[in-house]
Amino acid sequence: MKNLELARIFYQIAEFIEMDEVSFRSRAYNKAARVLDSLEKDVQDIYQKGGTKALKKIPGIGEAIAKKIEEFIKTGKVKTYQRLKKQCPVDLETLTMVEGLGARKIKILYKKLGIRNLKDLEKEAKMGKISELEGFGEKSEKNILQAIQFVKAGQNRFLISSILPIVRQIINQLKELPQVYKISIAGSARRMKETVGDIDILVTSNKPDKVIDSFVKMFTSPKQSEGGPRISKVWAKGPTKSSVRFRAGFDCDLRVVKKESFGAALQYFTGSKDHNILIRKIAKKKGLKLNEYGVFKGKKKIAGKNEKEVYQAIGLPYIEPELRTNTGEIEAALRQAQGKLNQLPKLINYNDIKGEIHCHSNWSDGSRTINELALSAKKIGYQYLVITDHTKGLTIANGLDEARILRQMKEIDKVNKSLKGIKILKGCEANIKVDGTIDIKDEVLDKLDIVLAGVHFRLKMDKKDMTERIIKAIENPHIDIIVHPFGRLIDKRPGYQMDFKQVLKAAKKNKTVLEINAHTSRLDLRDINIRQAVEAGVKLAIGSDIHSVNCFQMMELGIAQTRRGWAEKKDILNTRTLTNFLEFFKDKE
DNA sequence: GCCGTTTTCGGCCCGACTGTTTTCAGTCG
Repeated sequence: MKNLELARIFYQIAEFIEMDEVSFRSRAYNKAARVLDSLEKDVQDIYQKGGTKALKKIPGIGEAIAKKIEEFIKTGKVKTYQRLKKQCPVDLETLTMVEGLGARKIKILYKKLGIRNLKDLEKEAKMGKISELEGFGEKSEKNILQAIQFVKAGQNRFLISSILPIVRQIINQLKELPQVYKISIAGSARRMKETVGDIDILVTSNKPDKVIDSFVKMFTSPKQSEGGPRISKVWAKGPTKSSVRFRAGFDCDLRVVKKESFGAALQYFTGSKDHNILIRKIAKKKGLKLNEYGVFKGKKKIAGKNEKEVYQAIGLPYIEPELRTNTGEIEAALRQAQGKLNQLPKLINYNDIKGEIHCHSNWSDGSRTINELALSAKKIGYQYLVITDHTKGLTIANGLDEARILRQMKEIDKVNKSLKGIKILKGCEANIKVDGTIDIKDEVLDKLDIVLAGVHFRLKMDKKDMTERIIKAIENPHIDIIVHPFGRLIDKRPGYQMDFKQVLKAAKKNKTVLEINAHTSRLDLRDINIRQAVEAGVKLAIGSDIHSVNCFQMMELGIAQTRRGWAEKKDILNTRTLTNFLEFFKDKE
């Protein structure tokens, strides 16, 4: 997949252009880079199937950039990029990460001081050379030195699961302020992206400066309890906006607006960038102006109080935050506005889940007893919980063999008798062996209510073999659900090679369900795959891959992922009541 | 450089904050 390599090159070309001119050329390269960054199809495939003509069909890619993509695929190089790099041989990717440094300043630093990378930058700043330059000063130099430390500390994206609890803490504390009226999280965290770079918080108040002041004081105060969120650096602090870094390593923007602008501001700060650009274009075409304060007709404000009103004012139905990625949701909204029904999905809700389908007890590698897990599930309000311990092929997880599965079934019967208000279902998470067969005998699988199966070893197979392996499991009448279908780990492991279209075909034909694994490090299926599955008519189920009682809360992430995949309640099996859930699998065998 | 229900030219989303300068460029989101 050459998409990301090309995206990196185009991002840098954009910066190089920016050094010399305020131009729309650099914007075009940025746009192309962003598009490639999130393009699900392999750009090389597209090229090989349809040449530059096909490339030009990708939004944001025209004649010139298509040629450069072609050049890269053919020669592994982009001459324009190499020429620019030669003229100004700096490590743009790292230097632009330094807060406050952009293309222009980086060029000055290179021309005047020969700074090429972070090391040079730190050296010159420490010697006081930077403050002597025109356009820089004492403060810039000090800020650069601090910013370098943050870049060195690395990490600029965080798992949504690790960020959300902290953000909720921050929001709860801000709510205590008497000047705060409304408050909401915005940005990619509101869209529930798998990973987020920074956090946006939006507040309404009549005394914005007071709120900003209190915010900064509140979280830098030594009184702020040990372990709670603490601000480690204030990047900016104005009358309505402040930008800070928390000790946990992420940046946070707080923005205060008047309540009549809350909707417009929330819409704006929720993004995504591409979604907003298109929305504003639509507004403009209608002779309106959309900014974070409202929708304006001339000087007259016609909307802004809430998001619904903002979308309405430009002629669109409300679009859920998780959908705002400019991947077809605006086109769907436009069609819906023209009277076509059900163009935007009616997304599954966060309270639609009726049971947990993926749960490990202390019989294998979980830490809790079946009874403890059942009590937790009941407390959430679930109607059922499927116990799905690992099986013998996974010795490292103390997997169960046939005899232990049978013993565990008896134990579950016992717990079921002692508990009211929740039903424990018997299951397992079996292993799909290299040849696609299962590591537990059919006659035992037959006795279980729900059988999950997944690939847990030999993850690196070629595409054809892995596809066959998984399809064989899908065709196995004893298998109900394929878990973590791609085996990916967020930002760590890309997931195995397989022909997902074939897999979907087989799943549909055999009525086999695919899991959306909600585990914080997995989130597998990905949103684009969920969308493909929904379109193919394949049923899905969200599983939290529970290993302890505090894992139940991961379901929220799974639902978010599911929403980003355009799935509705009807697509997700564990939104069904116990009876309907079991009914689905009955006629499978 | 891209794009087109103003289609081959002339637009391109829009505003806050900072630092260094005295009216604004650069950066960021």
